[in-house]
Amino acid sequence: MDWPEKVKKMQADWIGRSYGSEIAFHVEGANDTITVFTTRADTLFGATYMVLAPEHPLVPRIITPDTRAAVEEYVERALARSSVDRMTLTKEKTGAFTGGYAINPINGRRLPIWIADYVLMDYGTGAVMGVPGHDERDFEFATAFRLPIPRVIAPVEAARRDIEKAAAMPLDHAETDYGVMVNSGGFDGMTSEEGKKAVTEKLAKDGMGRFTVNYKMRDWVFSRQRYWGEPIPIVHCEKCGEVGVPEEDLPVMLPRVERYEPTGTGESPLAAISEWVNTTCPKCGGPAKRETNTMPQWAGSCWYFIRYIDPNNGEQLCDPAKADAWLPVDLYVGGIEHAVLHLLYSRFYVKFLYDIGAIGFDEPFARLFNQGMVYKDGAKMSKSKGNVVSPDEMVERYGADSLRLYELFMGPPELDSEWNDSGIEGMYRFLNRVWRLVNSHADRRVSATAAGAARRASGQATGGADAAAPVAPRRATGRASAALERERHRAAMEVTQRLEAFKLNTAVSALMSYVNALNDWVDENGSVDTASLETLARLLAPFAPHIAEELWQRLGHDESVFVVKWPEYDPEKVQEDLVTLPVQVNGKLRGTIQVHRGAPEDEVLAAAREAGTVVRHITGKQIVKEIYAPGKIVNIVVR
RNA sequence: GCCGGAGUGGCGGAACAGGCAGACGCGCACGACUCAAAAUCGUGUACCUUCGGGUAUGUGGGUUCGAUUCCCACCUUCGGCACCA
Repeated sequence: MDWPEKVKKMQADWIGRSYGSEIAFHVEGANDTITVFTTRADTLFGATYMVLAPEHPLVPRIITPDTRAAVEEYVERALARSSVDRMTLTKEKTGAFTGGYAINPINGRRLPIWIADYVLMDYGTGAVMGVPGHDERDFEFATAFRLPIPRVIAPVEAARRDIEKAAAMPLDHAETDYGVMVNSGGFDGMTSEEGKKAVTEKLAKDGMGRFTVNYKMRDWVFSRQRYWGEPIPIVHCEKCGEVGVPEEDLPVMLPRVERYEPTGTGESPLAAISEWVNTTCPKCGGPAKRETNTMPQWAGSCWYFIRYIDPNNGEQLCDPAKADAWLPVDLYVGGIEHAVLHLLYSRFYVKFLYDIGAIGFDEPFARLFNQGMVYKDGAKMSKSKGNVVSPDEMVERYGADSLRLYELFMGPPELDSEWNDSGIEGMYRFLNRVWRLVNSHADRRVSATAAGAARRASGQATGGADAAAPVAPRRATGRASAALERERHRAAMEVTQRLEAFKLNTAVSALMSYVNALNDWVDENGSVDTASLETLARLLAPFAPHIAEELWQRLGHDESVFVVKWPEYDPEKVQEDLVTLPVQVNGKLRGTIQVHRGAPEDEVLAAAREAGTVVRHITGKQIVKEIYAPGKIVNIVVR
């Protein structure tokens, strides 16, 4: 997938796959077991306590009469704090002792069971083993509540020198790096990697542990209480409960209604449409009600593009032949804000559809391009900040082409940029220049070699003010029109390359340079050939479609500029015979020389020694080295 | 704290693969046209200078004949994630 690394990483983090072990701890004096997830089974000997999330289901069964009040108060307070508060409030560790104990399955040690809100119910098992010596959070917790902090991992180097001494080294912070196991019974001397495996395997033999994989993915409510969304195909039957709508009755369609309004009861507007809601149970045929919640917007945004290529197919999702021709999407341009929701879930949908054989590809978008955001006054545009630029006003004043061109010209598309009102003025002026240039030469049917000669034939011009363009009577020579042809090839080359490289701002500047060159040409020669103008219209078309189409017609074409071929270019024709080379002395510019392409090195160097103020800077000095980078530069090193 | 992007004139930005820093545009100044203005067109526009030149791409080093570009360390700033065991 040709996607930005950043997006791939954000998705990987969002999924949060984590390889580790599940370890079971018996609760002392009960039949209960607390299971924890850990990526560091090698630190199991260092566990000095257990922590459950406040909402963990075992909490009420573990508390003892004398801890009940304190624990219940803590749970209440923790649950009252919303998840938002939990993040913004200080990370100071809080907790309460339940009064219960668990047994460490590897060494039989008694571990006090605490509850604390730094353990999250919806990740892993909602319970952790506290290993303060080798986990920062556990270290903070153990420090706050004066729990023991033993060392069970020693740094590799220290262990190699003297493992006894390394095992006895005190800990003043959590050492989270991998190392060598110490104070761990028969496992001493193993590396962390070996230990994770060995400890888990030992536990597995006793039925107390296993390898497992955990994900950060969480549940996400898929339903919305509104009319506008795909109905969820479930029927609620009094007798049978929730029953899926049979496949032959799919899809469930929204009812056509004049209006839909909130019910005021907190239910979806669909709940008030009785002829739709009331149905029969597909299983028992008795009275039943349809599910009235609908799907969120992103349910459809995940796969709509598959349907777009074959929207009227009544038999299947889409015709496989059409899918082969069109999909997956070649290029997807969108904002980074969709990195983990829309773009990730779209991938899930497509992988599912691939797995059930509905489509033949398993990634939706081959290439992803994230465009930046446009800021105004240093902030995202928003109504509440009052810094919104209305596109309608801009279109009204300058036209859609000017607005579009300015948005492209503002800066590299992948970066954020700052809106500047006067910037669009420049684009408007540019388009006006293009308009005048083409219109004052459009109906002259001038060929490149006869540009000057044909000028006189242009008696009747396009009408209006444009007709009065000043024309200097001079003849264009054959050599000069070769220069014009070069400009044309250069423009086609630069616009094409920059367009393909997505450097749209520089593609626009290449267009401007081309127009400047054509205007200069007109100033000197009085006219310009039709091919040059046609190239301009075609190159301009993707950037300023309206004006380009109009100009194309004025250049005498009946078909649209969008159906004609994109201008081709010959890189050879862009090359100039005479190139200007900078000449440096000790890396400092001292002059320039004009040389023929492919001139022999000694000739170039000889010319270089004469150029500009080079002479002054090399006389009386010893030339140590002369560097000639053909087509680029000459550098004379003196001492 | 971790991860990622960005620092270049008054402003937005350009510079292919290490080769004339500032393309293109905005702004500004002056000029042409005009009774005047607008529009348009032209010229100029990094900084300092004893007019020889010198200094400049966030800062400090390094590599190189030559660095905006490559390497090391740092500063600023904008995003994203944030107790994930």
